[in-house]
Amino acid sequence: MLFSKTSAYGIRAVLYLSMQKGHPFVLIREIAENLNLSYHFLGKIFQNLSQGGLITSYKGPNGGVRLARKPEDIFVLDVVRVLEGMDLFTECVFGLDKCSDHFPCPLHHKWFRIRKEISEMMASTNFAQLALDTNTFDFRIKTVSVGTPI
Amino acid sequence: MLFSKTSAYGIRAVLYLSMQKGHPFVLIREIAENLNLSYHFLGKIFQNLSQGGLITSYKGPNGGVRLARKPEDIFVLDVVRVLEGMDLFTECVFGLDKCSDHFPCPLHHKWFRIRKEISEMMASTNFAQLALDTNTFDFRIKTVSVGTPI
DNA sequence: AAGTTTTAGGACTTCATTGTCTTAAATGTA
DNA sequence: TACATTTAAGACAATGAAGTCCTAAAACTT
Repeated sequence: MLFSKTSAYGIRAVLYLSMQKGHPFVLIREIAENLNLSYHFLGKIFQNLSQGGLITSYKGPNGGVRLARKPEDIFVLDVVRVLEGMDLFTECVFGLDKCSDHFPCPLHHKWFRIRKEISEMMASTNFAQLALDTNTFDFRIKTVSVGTPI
Repeated sequence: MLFSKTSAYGIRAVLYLSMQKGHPFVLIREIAENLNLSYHFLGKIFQNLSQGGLITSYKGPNGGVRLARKPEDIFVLDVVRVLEGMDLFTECVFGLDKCSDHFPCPLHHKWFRIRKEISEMMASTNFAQLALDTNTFDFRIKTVSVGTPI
């Protein structure tokens, strides 16, 4: 899996917020239930997203979290940067400190090309686009029955 | 880092064997020292490479490990397949079981394209090529002094 | 002011990966 | 046969990521 769980959950959560009509504060508990994630763990992720300036939070009744800006202006890369930093995009495939453009390891150039595509993909994909592609997709892991009980 | 440490070490070790003249049995201890890796951990990795048919091992004096076939016929993907399986190349970016070509998550298609490039890169890079690019690169993490002591 | 709701923050647990250690098995040598 | 050398294999320990829990702080309600 390309992302850490933290990033995967964070992206899914930001996507959830991106799909709200208007931009109301949404309960972290609601998001956790709908995405079938641990409430406490997601709370921690939102702490970081909030410190990173991607979402705004509000305590107390009618509080919750919401996007700090429009979905069009938040990119997948923003979430990844806040939640795991940019090491993923600068580190050697082998994890070697001394590998660099100037002194490349044997996979350096090939990996550089692919890594660039990954970061360009993330930098060019905003949450408004993602939200469009999400309408047909149920992000919950456990599928819930929606039929009328007999 | 794209690879797990296990895969990174495995690739470096196979590369080390690929750079030998002839195809002698080489001590795991020697490889571990030259690549600055844990001997025991590398031993375990070689167990798997051996079970996976990529290298041949021989016990006792003058024993060690060597490639099971020519470097030209071993590809990076072979090592990764043996050491971590192919999950990396089939799994959803978000880790969602139900995501599939037929029922794609919102990043499915973009990630599919990149994942394909990664696997094609690994499937087309053999260890003879890598060895050529390694002649100028010192794979040891700690650099050792090679000057004549005064 | 007292109590409720909600996020914030820190301490703690669990789990998978990474790394270490010890013993067993295979092979060679004297 | 006894002993040395080397990989094989399994048990164990350390680390870091993932996940849980509890208390504090902020905001609202009465």
